[in-house]
Amino acid sequence: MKVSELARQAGVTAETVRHYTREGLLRPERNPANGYQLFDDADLRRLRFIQRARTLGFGVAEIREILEQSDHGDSPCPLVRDLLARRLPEIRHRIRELEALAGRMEEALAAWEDLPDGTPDGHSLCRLIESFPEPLAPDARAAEPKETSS
Amino acid sequence: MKVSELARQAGVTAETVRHYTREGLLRPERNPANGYQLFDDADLRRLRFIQRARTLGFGVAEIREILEQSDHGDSPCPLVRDLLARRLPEIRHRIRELEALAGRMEEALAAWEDLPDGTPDGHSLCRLIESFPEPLAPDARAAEPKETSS
DNA sequence: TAAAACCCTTGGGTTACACAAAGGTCAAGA
DNA sequence: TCTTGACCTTTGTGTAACCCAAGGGTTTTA
Repeated sequence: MKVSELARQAGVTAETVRHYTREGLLRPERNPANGYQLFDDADLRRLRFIQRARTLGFGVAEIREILEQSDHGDSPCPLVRDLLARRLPEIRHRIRELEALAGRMEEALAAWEDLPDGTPDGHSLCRLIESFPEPLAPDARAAEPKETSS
Repeated sequence: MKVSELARQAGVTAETVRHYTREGLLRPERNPANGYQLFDDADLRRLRFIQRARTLGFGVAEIREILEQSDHGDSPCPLVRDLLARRLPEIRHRIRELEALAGRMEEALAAWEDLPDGTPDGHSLCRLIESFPEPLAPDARAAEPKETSS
């Protein structure tokens, strides 16, 4: 099958398929007559594996590693497990960040909801943002603020 | 103050400050003698606002809009509220995605944990990944699979 | 047979910075 | 005074995972 057909069956765009091919995750044959890429069912399964690995949080480079090791006859499992174990805490951390973010957003929206739209002092309202906790500055607050040093 | 000093007080890198400046979020004066950028306390407050807005999920382009409107004397609040309201569901969605991701990762790790490292058929173990639910393909499954058309 | 539909490659755009290079400037010590 | 070393400047490149447009062949279909 050709690019678009493979893409359709996997539910991705043809561009994505070409991208994976460029990145070496897929190695289609070529029709020598016209240079078209020719994929088979093994490629479709491979592409579906790639999709699942992507939803598991693997990057393209990592997936290439996994596939190469697998193609090479070695079991990629220890590699996969390591990657998984290393990525998981990062994901958990990212989730907490986003939850905090969503919380702050809701906080802000709730504060505004009580007020009419074009409230008198709109300017002061946006101080709400300014009143949010400062993103912790690793070492900035360590030194005493020597402000107005212009 | 100069770039590094401002950066230090806000807890970001000098590169970040230059980046914001390039993007028009900060407009420092210039020392005509040597071309150095000169920031004052207003810039520091502005930078801190930018940081908070970033933690609220705003992009640099959006913050520029907000600041420009504000500089222009208009209240950016309706804009801010709209942006917030539009972004929030996306964040929530992203959180759900990541939680599902983390869940799948833990599932996989747990399945492996019960097994010694270099288990007999490592290859079949990685079928775990293959057994994960297919990422839903928008319209792919709509048409009947016309496989083996190589 | 001609248009529609697909294929190819190349190159640029996206986000929010990080980093390196090449060169000017400045404070301080020898 | 000269020389470090620290800091400043701009410009250009890289990152991740694609998307999109252009320019130009090919295949399919009416």
